[in-house]
Amino acid sequence: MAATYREFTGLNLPATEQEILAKWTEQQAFEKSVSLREGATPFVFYEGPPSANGMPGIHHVISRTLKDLVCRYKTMKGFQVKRKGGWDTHGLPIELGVEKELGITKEDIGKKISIEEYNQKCREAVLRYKDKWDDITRKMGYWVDLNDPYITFKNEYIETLWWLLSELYKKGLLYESVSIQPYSPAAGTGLSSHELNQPGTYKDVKDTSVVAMFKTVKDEKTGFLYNALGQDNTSDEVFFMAWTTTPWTLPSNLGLTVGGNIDYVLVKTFNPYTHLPVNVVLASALLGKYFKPEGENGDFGGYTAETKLLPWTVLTTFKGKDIEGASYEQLLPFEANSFEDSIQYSTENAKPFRILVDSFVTTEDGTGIVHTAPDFGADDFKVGTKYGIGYFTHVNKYDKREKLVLVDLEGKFVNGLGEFSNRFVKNYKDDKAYADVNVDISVKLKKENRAFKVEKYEHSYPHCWRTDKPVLYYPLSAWFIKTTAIKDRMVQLNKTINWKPASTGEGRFGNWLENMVDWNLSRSRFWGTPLPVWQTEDGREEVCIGSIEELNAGIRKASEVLGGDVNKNYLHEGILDLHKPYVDEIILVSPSGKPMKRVPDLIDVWFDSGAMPYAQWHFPFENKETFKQSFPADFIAEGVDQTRGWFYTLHAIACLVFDSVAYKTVVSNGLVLDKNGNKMSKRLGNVVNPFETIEKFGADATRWYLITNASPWDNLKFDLDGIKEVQRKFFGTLYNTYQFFALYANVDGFSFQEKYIPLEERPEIDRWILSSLNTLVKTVTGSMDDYEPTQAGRAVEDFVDEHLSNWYVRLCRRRFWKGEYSGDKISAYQTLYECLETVVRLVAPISPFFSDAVFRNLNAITNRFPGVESVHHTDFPVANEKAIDESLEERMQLAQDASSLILSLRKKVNIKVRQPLQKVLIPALNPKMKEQLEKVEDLVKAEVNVKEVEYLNPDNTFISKKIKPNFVALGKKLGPKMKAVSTALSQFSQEDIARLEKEGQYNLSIDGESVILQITEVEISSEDIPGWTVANKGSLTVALDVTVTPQLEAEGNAREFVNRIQKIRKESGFELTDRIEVIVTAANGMKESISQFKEYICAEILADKLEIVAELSDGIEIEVNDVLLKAIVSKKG
RNA sequence: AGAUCCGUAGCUCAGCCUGGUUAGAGCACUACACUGAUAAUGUAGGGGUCAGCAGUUCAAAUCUGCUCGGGUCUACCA
Repeated sequence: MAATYREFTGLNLPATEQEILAKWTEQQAFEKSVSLREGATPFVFYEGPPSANGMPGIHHVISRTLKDLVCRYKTMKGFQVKRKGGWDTHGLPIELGVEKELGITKEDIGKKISIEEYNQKCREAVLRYKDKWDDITRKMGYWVDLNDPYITFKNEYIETLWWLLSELYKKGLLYESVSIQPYSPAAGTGLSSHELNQPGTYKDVKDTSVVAMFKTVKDEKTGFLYNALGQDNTSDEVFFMAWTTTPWTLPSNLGLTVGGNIDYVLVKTFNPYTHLPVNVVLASALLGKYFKPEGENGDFGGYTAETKLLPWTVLTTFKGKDIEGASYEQLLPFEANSFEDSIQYSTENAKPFRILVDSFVTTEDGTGIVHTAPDFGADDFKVGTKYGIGYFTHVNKYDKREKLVLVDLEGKFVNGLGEFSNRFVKNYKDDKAYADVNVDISVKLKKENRAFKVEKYEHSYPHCWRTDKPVLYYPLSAWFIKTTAIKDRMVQLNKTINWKPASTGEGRFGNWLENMVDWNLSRSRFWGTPLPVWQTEDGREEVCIGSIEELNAGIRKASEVLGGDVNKNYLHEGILDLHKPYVDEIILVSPSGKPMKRVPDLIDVWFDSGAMPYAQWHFPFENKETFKQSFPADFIAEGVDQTRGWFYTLHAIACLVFDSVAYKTVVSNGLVLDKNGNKMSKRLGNVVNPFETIEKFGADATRWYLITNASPWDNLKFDLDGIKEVQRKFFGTLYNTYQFFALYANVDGFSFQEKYIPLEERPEIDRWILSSLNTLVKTVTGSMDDYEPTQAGRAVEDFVDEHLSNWYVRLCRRRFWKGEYSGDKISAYQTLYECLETVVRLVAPISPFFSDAVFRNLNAITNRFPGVESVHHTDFPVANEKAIDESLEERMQLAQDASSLILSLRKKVNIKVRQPLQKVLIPALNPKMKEQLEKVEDLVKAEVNVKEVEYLNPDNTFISKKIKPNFVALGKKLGPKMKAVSTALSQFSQEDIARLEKEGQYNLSIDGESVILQITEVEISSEDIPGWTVANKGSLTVALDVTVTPQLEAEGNAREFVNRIQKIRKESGFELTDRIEVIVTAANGMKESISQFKEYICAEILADKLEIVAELSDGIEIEVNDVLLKAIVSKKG
């Protein structure tokens, strides 16, 4: 006999995977999958670089499965898919990790440890877990090229970043400006949001809060307020009331912000402190906070200092937008914040002291009017910038380091603020004698009739996690990329990107683009890409370096021009490492001959990763051609949390520098949650270890589970039981189907040597499964092309389980072990083989191991793919349209439904399937249906063990029918009359239905109007057959003749007997082909049954002798339909 | 605070785009059956205010609005 198909010894996915992995390594399967496509159209994929300073988690497995399956699929579709790996190696997480490890803080860097040493530690830390990552990459079957990855800390990589930055600089898109950042005066440093999110930084504190009164200026905008004051008003002053918990910011006030659609009121009343008559403006929703209802329209004339109840009356109501642009007087004018000397000096054309409108205003607290100091609040800064009310921050073009913020970096007021000058705004020095300047400001306002309410207010406020002192939001200088300049273009290009799911692109990403702000690149850390900008001391001259060569030229030039020791360590070889501290030692020279130093900033690590399309190839310094062919990407995929991270930075840089998208399709996968829907975190201890999972259940089962359980973009509740189910149900079934095939193919020596039997010569069921298979290929291809792997996987699951295993194989079993090796049997083998071979190619992208194992086993014998080592080197199956026969698939569905119904009827009357029954009755509603049923009649009969099928013609009066409206058709036609018609139809008699069927239409009278019903507008189905047991599903009805005649009973006995003997054969461990001899005692009716069907029985059990005797002293006791027998079964020969 | 996704059986998910009258499947549970591949499978059973409210419509799980609950991102140094 020829070589045999390898049979598995059990379904052990992890073991199979080990074996396949070894083969892949040995045969360089991945490399070949790429090289075999040399010259083919490239499919460009970008690998988002992971940071290898942490352990890989299960959430990495899902996005990498997604990436891998798309790349494998595209390879099989004939593209060449190169996958260059990469590592993200800069950034705060790495630095914090190192700090923790060394037990130091940011301040210690440069003091306790040199920057050089520190960065060396970071460099060592970044690839700490690279081995683990390589390991998981291998074990999960992720094909990516890790031999030549891009690494973001490499000089070549950084050089490309510099080039990009210099391109931006040349276009005027890189600029220095001021932004409001959390700042700790006590520690003298800015804080990252990460630091601000440390536990315990937000504390409840009691601060002095004040409702300040800003006196309006009478002009066009405010005129209507003054007009509303009334004749009897004893005051002609109108005040805007604004509330703050940080009175120290009041001297810096430059605007008041209101909500455009919020209702405001002008209220006539008295100042509760000075008892002077005043008119104040606040949000109407907040009246209750300051005025008692009893005081409304109270006694104004009788009000004195002693009156407790404040009288008040609303003079007019208006919207916030009605006072947009209104002016008011500066609240606390001093020398240092005077308009002429300070504000205008700080900001050209500033227009301060106006009413602004913005959506962040609410009426939950305060007055509905927000005191706006652009220096000390991000929202304030934003709205202030929008309206151009100016800043105190002074960035002088020619002396940019001079700042004129009213509070200095130590947290104290500057000079020129009268009695508040040089006082700390909070007690930063732990001064025991500290007098709260906020209280003093409030007192001053009270005295000046400029405060309406002063009270202690408890709220949550961020504190510096190192000093425990409150944080200030403070303007600090930073470098920005002017992304807003090309916002429209970015929005426009985004519309050409295929987002999966689309909502992320339109919604989350689209909105993000709409509300884009300039990209703050600056980071004041140590381990990262340095900003390549050098400036002269006075800031008047600066240069942005775009390459190492340019820098080295600058180094030499500076040395020549400036002389002395300048750059002496870099003259010989140039710069060797583009990191701190080396770059900071470089002095360049300006055109006017002045020394220039590098600005201290590093850049956002997201720029590193967003620049990978260029930097991974060291473009434009090398690989120009390679770059051209691999930009933009056809496909990228990462977690949805990257939407505003990597997806954004890729898009931004591509738009800015190349006016192009960076990727054509992007799939954003959701999060992996634990089985209870909680985010996995080390703290909760619910993290799933991917190594253990893969070792235990196998990568294939894990991958299959991750992909088919939910759409990749939905969050996934990860549950190990789900993987077990996948293993058992999908892989178990596929495995069994293969084992079944191998078992018999080995017996018969089938190796696909015979010529391919044309479809038309194959039996109905073969043509059906092949039609189904080709439909499946179409479905899967469509889903995969649409980046819907979940649907692809589910479709295959359904096919393997319902069609292939539980219908085709089950119904065809006999064909494989009965009869000669010819004709029908070969057809069966060829059919099943084709199904298996096609299915493993379909699932190869998702479950690359098991599919390859089965493929290799099959191809080893048949060599249908000559010389092909792996399923991953084959082409993806292409549907054969000619094999698809919809009508065939439809009638097989009919057969399955009919069988299911008949089995259900058998169950109802408790007649087991081995007991043959005589007849089923099926009403055929139309000739087409009858024709369809007739073609599958034999299958149904065999499946449910019934001898004949009888059809009832539509015009019989035997069965009763039911009628219901075809809602889709009738709804459109009738509209509101639908209900009445529906009721009328439900009252139809059998005669009415018959008349409608006969005449094809029916005249109904609804509310006096006549409605003509067409036959096509109703659905008629059979309901019942009097005297028969019936069941129905949809339009299919079956009735079963449940009479068991003696003849049928005898046959049932015989079948039951066969079953018992087969069990004995199996238990005795006989081979499938062993011939046997049987001696049996049979009493009562059993003797007749057995002798009558002796021939049938012998054929079934492969017996050469079946002897019935009266007595047996030994033998196995068997029970056939409640009759006890004894039997001796012996192997012949 | 804003944006976005999600909410259907005890659990995991279909169905929603394109509205149609008994809302499905698998898992789990129970009983019976089938099996000369099966770790399967079939049949039957229990299990649902389709998160809630309002609207549009003859008709809403499906379309619209609001509310609630959960997740994520952003809110100026990942």
